[in-house]
Amino acid sequence: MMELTRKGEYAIRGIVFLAAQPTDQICLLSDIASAVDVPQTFLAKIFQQFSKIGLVRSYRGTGGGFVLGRPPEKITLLEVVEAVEGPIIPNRCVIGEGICSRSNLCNVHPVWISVQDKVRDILAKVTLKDLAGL
Amino acid sequence: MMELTRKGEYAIRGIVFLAAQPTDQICLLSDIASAVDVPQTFLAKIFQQFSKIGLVRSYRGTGGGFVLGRPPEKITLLEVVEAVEGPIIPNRCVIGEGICSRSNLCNVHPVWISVQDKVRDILAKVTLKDLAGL
DNA sequence: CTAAACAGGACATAATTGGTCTTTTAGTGA
DNA sequence: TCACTAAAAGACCAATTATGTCCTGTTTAG
Repeated sequence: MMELTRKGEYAIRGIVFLAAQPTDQICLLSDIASAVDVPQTFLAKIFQQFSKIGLVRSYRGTGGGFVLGRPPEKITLLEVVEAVEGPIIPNRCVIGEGICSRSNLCNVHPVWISVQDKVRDILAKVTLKDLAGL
Repeated sequence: MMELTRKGEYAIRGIVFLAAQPTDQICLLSDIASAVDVPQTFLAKIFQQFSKIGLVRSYRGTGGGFVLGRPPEKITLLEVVEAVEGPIIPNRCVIGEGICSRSNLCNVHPVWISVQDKVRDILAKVTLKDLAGL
């Protein structure tokens, strides 16, 4: 339970590698993929998702590639994980009050809220700077 | 991410219902299933898993059914969830030291350990007594 | 014996995961 | 402008997992 998928694992490996490179050095997707041992086509999808929300910046054409969208200490593990795995939701009824039709009976509800908060809290406190060992 | 499956949700609903019944009252699976709105055949599988590890006790034959295996305050939400969903493991490399081949490079590792510990901690503090409103 | 009730395995179907492949778009340099 | 390079985007596909159903036991009370 609560397991990160491969996509999430690859995402972290990829962006941490990028964070560890010299600032503003444009990295080829192919280089990142082989460095962190992830299928390039799959990593491409992941970096597209990063790019859309600004976690990385992409450059096309010759000399193109990827750089980090912000300084490593401004990107949290929570952002990275949620970018590819979606929001951290331990149980559907955590989504909103109205959704859980048995919410008044449901004493489990606050427990999941608590889990969600705590996990988000832990992940939000870790930045790419920490992970890249900078 | 980190989402409980239906199986886990059903498991909780089912056993919480059982915990709310008068002590030592033998409950029919069919009654539990209809009360908590879960397909009976599916719930049967779940209760089999509970039975194997003693969370519930089953009686076969006429007049058979299920009772809680222990007093509700002695059964934690963690046990219930792990019984059907397996252990709480946010990332594969949390399983063991040797498994994560990049463990020396892997600064993410301690974060997952921390997540795992915290989640288990929260779930272990909630019992069926709390959930059943006893 | 018979009907009630759980046990356990085989099977079915749909969704999700984990990819690949192809085409398009954008930028570089000759 | 032309050729080349590299990411973007979307179609496609295989394997796995989730979510059940069904059928055949086996146990037990009466």
